[in-house]
Amino acid sequence: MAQPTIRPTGDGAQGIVSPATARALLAAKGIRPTRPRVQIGQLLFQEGGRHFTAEQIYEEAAIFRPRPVLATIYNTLREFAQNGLLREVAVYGNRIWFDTTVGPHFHYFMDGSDELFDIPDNLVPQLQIQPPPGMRVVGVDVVVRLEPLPVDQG
Amino acid sequence: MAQPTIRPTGDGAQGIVSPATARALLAAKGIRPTRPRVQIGQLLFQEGGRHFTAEQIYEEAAIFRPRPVLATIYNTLREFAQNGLLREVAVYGNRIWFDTTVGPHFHYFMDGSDELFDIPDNLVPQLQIQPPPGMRVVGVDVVVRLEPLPVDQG
DNA sequence: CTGTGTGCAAACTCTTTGCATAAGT
DNA sequence: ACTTATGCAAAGAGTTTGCACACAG
Repeated sequence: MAQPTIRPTGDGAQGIVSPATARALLAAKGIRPTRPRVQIGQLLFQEGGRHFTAEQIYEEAAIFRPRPVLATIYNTLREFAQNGLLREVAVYGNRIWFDTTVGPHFHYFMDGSDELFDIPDNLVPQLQIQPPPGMRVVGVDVVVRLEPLPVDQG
Repeated sequence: MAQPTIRPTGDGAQGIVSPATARALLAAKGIRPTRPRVQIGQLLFQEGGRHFTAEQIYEEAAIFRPRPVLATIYNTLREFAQNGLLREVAVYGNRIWFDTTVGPHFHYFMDGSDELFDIPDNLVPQLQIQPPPGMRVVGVDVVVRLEPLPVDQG
């Protein structure tokens, strides 16, 4: 009995988006469609959204002939985030996670296996948190840290 | 007109707790009260709770005669967290933040100035998020990222 | 005494940066 | 052409680890 709604986002590079699609997204933000940016965009902007680190994208970028260097992946992801194409997610540990879904939603984080995925919207309430005076809310991150239950012990 | 409830936790090393108090907390968790652990405990377990990184504690530990080394601070904080004396907080960037308040509560994080502080409980709803099947919830982190509002512009 | 923790230094991981070359408009 | 981005390599921040000595029980 598979659970249908546990992982609503398609994680992993199941399919690659066309260069044209990636270019269109960059154009919409006024970002120059250079080769590495288009390639990275092809990997990122898949149906349903993705969660990833720079290293993961670097691995996946191996499918491209001249493959972008890791430093370029970092720079590109940072730039995409600044332009609202990505969202940086606050997680534990010392790695930067990104998410192509920029709208408000929450995350599960699997402690041991380093996996990040969306919490289905119907499981979480609307959070409306007011900032202290003189401040504005840049973003809200909700991370639910998970651990597998022990399987034995009938 | 100062806002009374913005920063409910006392952050910063206003006062140091007695060695005896620190020892008692360690004893309650069955942790050997070695010199560095007691010293670090004296810095951490102040009234109202604290938020900090390893580096911050290292700086404050300069008040002790033989001051614990940074590596020991890291090891100790990690051990304290494993024993439930501290809680690790999920924030952006690549530093590990700790919090002496281990119960459920949420955080503001000031983007530019690297400050982490509690959101007053009355500002946030109770979050009751159910885990996917086969998983258990280890912890829930809510981080509201803040930015100062521009001050000019009458 | 015996085992565990600490100090020190080095290693490691992740991320950023500087600079010459290459590519985009 | 002119500007901006990329590749490469090196540096930088934060954290962890290995090992000999020191300390707690």
